[in-house]
Amino acid sequence: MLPKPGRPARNATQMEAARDKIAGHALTLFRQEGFSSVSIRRLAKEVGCAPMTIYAHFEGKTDILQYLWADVLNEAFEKIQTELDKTEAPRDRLGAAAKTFVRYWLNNTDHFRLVFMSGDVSRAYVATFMKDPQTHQHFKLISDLVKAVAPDAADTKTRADTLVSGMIGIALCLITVADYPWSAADAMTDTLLACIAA
Amino acid sequence: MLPKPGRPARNATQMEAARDKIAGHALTLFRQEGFSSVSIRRLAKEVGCAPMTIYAHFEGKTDILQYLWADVLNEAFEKIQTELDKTEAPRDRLGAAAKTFVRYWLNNTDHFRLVFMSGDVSRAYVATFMKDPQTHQHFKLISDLVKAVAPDAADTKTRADTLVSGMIGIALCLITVADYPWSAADAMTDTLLACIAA
DNA sequence: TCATTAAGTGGTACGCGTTCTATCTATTGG
DNA sequence: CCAATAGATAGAACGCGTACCACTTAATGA
Repeated sequence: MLPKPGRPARNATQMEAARDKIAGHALTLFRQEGFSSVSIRRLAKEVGCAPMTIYAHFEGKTDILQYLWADVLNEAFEKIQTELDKTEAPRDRLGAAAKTFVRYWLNNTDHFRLVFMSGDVSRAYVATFMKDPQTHQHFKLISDLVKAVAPDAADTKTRADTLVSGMIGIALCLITVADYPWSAADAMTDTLLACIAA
Repeated sequence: MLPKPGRPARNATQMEAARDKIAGHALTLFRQEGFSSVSIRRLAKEVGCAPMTIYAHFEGKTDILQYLWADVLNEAFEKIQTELDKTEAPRDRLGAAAKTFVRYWLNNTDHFRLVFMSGDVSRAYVATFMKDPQTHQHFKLISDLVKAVAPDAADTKTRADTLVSGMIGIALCLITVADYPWSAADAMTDTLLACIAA
């Protein structure tokens, strides 16, 4: 009775392969033609399946887009690493990383929208995004930079979290509330850093 | 020749009246049934006009939603004022305001999405949002609280801007990247305040 | 009254996300 | 080969934002 008759369900490997294929094409489309080109119907055509098949692998469009988050973050942190390689002093390293991070979003507002503003984010997302080890690495990098500047502080995690969300907030405000005369991005980033590195 | 023949174009008053009517119904719908109920077709039915007529008064859906920003902000700052009325010490007042602000968004994620995550925010928005004097008042309130805590600082505006965008960033991260184990909202807000009030 | 001009209506159309149903196709145990 | 089961498909449907169109309805100066 345990081995039921009939076709067996997809195993985890097959599931992941199919999802990777779809998400991979989604990334290609996004890079080539921007955010708006990533539509279910279009994506299905590219990947060579029926639109509805995608819904067998993902819960919806937003669920697919989560798979692209890691790639966007990787790109941002590549730029950060490039800056870090030129810098020595802990405080300068933290400052360079922060400013590069903010500037990345301001220079790639499409990517920012993809990660932080894509549609229905009300429901709880399970660990597609954070299970990526590289993403953890990125967060750890920030945490390490913070720790290098304030080695004695007990609340390194809170500081790092505040820094990350603060930087994202600066980008968000500059992008969405564009008609308000915000202070310059670098100046706000510096002010933000002042508390993290105290 | 100057007074051309034919029906004259709507004057500014008429323009604004029509826009207010549409935006007013949009606000009602939004409050009663949430963000997703504010659709052009639905809105046109409520307001008693054809869907396309709305496009004669607004550039698109996002353009309408801007009109609701001020109302949402007013609601948030009402709550802040309630807290401020109970608090005396400048530093406590700033802290209460900041935490109330962040908590407001976390308790009203629909409102947060309405203001900061609604659709196409790539284009430059003209001064529908910021021309509201009450909104300016709100920003000034924050600025005043900052100044009360650090009266000698020359960069009050930068500090206030950083605080506002930082708080919004905290809310954004907690709302959108819900599966990451962020530090508690209050803890991050405190960390953020540490630099603003230094 | 009449030509002129702007405002608003109705319909059609495209592509979108998403859901549903009915129908194939593939893979298994018997 | 057969029955059973899961995967994938096509097709229709709903409501959405938005665009284009011909059309009607004001409101005006002459």
